[in-house]
Amino acid sequence: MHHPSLRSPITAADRVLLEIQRAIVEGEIAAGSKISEPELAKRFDLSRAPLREALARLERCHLIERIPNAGARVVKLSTQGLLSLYQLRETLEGLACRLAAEHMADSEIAELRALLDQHLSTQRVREGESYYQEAGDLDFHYRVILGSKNAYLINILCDELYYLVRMYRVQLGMNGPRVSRAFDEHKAILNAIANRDGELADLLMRRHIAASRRNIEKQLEQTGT
Amino acid sequence: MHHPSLRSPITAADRVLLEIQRAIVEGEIAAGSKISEPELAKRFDLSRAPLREALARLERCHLIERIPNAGARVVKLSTQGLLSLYQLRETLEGLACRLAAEHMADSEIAELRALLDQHLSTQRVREGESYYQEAGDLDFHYRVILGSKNAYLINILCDELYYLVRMYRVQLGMNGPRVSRAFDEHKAILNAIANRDGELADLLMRRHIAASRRNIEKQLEQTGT
DNA sequence: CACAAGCTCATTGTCGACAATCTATGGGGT
DNA sequence: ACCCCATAGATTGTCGACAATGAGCTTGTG
Repeated sequence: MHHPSLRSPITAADRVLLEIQRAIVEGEIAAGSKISEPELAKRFDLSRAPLREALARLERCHLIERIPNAGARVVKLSTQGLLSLYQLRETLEGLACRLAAEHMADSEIAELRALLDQHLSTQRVREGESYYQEAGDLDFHYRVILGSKNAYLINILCDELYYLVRMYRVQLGMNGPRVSRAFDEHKAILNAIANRDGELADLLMRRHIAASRRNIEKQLEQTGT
Repeated sequence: MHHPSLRSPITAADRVLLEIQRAIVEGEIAAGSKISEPELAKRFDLSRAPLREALARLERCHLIERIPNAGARVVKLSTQGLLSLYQLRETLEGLACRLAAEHMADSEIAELRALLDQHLSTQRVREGESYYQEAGDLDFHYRVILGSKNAYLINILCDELYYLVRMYRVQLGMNGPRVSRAFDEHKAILNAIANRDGELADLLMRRHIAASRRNIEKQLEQTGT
């Protein structure tokens, strides 16, 4: 999954999974719409067997909801869902931070610092673009999570909640002025991890995510329910 | 899943899933052993299609690990895995407790109190049996988790980690003298929830699970690696 | 005219067979 | 004797078709 070495062979189900994931996250397949197996099978030109495998994994990452003998629907975004999701993220990524402060190798911390420096320059060049929020922010969080070295935690955050977070961000059109502040917060978190201060890293990450949640909630109010 | 109303139609994949889950949790299918699709299909007298559906869900609750084109293996229990699992549980069930203190209805709290009273009498009757640990303890935790009213949290704890926790307990032969102490801890947690003291409920639940973890770790040392 | 029952049809669940890939055994080379 | 490679077997991935179940419409009735 997230481990590059494992899961080397790429199957047809894998390919169509990535395609559909992208389509749902970016709203190409509308939120709340019904998923038709025969239609998708025709669209991607394959049998229903690998398609169903892909649907099972989509359900796993909460992008669709299936009801036996009745079919699957793309999830609907809601304020309630957003709140629940970020409640979880605050706690889980806080834990990840604390564990990362304990378990990350010095070399990994150095790489993470290099990543932030790179983001800084990139961000300055393309000020105002959503690049940072899209890839950079998630990449930072991604690495911290991997640094926790807890397989279950990694699986939940990177494989099961990650795509849903992206879906909320993308479909609510995240960009805005939080970019530079988020960068400073990342830097503070990294320093706490480098100082092996797990408690502080935990606290800072929770605040960081809480701030991100308030930012998205604001967008959600403006857009409508 | 956990919501009784939804998922009413029971399919063949559901049945075989429950069977295999039980077999793995109870060690009837040995930990670390290879899963053969043709063999299981013959054993349960059905096609490989519903069987693969069941395997996908088994992977979801971490009872098996699949590698493309190579097959599936039952997970191996390990001290590392136990530690990771309980680290997560401490944090997640702590959160669940805090949310339960905020969101549980008075009626639900009353039912939970009744459940504990019932456990007390049952425990006295069959002193020393593993009933309490098996069903009672998990039932208490189960209700608190549902009381959090956070769908993602409920899904992770009840559908994805629940069976693995049971597997560790069963295969390490949990019974022992922790039963009565665990009961008192449950009572304290319930009181905190009833007082709407989320912070205390969180703390007590974390301690409760930490104590449970140490108890299991002790068993694991005695048994061998 | 509103509502319920029955039917038609589409969709999902399941099946058996074929193709692609991996594992294991045996032969050849150094 | 050891190691590498090729071949044989078995297992997984994929396919198309059939059976079972749910959804929507038509029809009949109060």
